[in-house]
Amino acid sequence: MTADLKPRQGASAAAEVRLWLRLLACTNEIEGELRRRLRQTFDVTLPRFDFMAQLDRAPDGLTMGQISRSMMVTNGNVTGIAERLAAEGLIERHSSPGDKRMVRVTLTEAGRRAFAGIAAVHHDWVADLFDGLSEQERDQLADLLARLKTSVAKHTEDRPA
Amino acid sequence: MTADLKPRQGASAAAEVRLWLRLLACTNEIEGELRRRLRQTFDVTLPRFDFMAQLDRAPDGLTMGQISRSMMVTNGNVTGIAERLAAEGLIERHSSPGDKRMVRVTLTEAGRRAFAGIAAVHHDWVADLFDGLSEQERDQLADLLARLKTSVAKHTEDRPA
DNA sequence: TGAAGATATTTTAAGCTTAAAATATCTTCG
DNA sequence: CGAAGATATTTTAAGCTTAAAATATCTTCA
Repeated sequence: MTADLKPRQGASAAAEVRLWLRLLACTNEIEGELRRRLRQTFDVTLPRFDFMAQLDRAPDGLTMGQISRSMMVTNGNVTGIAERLAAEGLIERHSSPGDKRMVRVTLTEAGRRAFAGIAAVHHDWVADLFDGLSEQERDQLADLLARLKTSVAKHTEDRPA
Repeated sequence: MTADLKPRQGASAAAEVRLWLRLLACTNEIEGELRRRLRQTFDVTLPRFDFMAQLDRAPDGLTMGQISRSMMVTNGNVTGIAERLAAEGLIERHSSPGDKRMVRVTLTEAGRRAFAGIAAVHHDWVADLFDGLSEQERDQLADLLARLKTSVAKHTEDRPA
C-alpha cells in the first residue's frame, strides 16, 4: 500500500546527481579562476582575501568565532589564516577586555588599504565572469539558489550547533 | 565618446559579487553535508569517492591524466588519492604496456563492490537535498548553470592547457 | 641515430581544511 | 565560594590542493 507513495527514489536520482555535478563544476571553475588571479596579481590566497573581507565590513572588528561562522569554516581553520595575516601585518589580535576567552580581530591600516585595492579589481573580475548572463537570468539564478539553500537546510539544520 | 559605452563597471558589480557568494555558499553547504555523511556512514572521503566514480564508468580503466582532468584537479593531487585507494585495495595501477609513461588505473573487485554500495545511497542523498526544487526549477537551474559555464569559459579558455 | 622537445606522472613545499582533543575562561547554582 | 557545565579558541593529526620542479618516457626531425 504505502510502497507506491514514493516510487521514484533512485529511478530519477541520476538527474539530480547530474545537476549537482554541474553546480559543483561551475563553482569550482569560478573559484579556481579567482584564486589563480588573486595569487598572480596580488600574491594573496582566496581564504585570506575572504577573511579580510569579513573584517572590512566590521569597523570594530570581529571575534574568531564570528569570522569562522561568516566564512562557514571550522574554528581551527581561521586560526591558521589569522596567524599568517598577522605575520604579514594585515590584521591585529587583542584578547577581549570583557571576556578573555574571545579574541578581537581588526584590520590594520595596511590591511585596510591592501584589501581596498584587491576588492575593487575582484569585483570587476566577478562581474566579467558573470557577464554572459542577463540581469534577468542573474536574478533567476539568485532566486533558484535561495530555494536550493532552503531545501538543503531542511536536511541539515539538525546538526551539532 | 566611448567612455559611456560601458559605464556600469563597478557600479553594479556588488550585485554580481552577492550572486557569486550565494552560489559559493550553496555549493559549499551541499558539498560539506555530503562529505560529512560519506565520512560518518562509509568512512570514505569525497575525493576518494569521486575518484572511484570516474573509474566505475570506465570498465577498461583510466590513466592518471584522464582522471585528473575529469576530476578537474591537478595531476599531483590524484597521485596522493590513488596512493591511499591502492593501499586500501580498492584500485590497481599498472604501467601501460604501450606507453610506459602512462599508468592505467582500474577498480579492483572490492573497489567496484564498495563503490556500488556507496553510490546508491549517495544518489538518494543528493535527490533529497534537491527535493525542495520542482523538476521545472531543476531544469531551469541546470540551464542557467550551463550558460554561466559558457560565460566563465570565455574568460578562462586562454590558459596553459 | 640521437638531440631537442613534448608528454605523463610524481615529488616537493606551502597552505587549506576538517574533526576531535585540549586549553582557558566564564557562568550557574548549590 | 567552588564545582560542574558551557563557551571560545587553539592544537593536533590526517588528508586535500595547488604550483612548480623533477623524473621518465616517447616523438620528431635533422
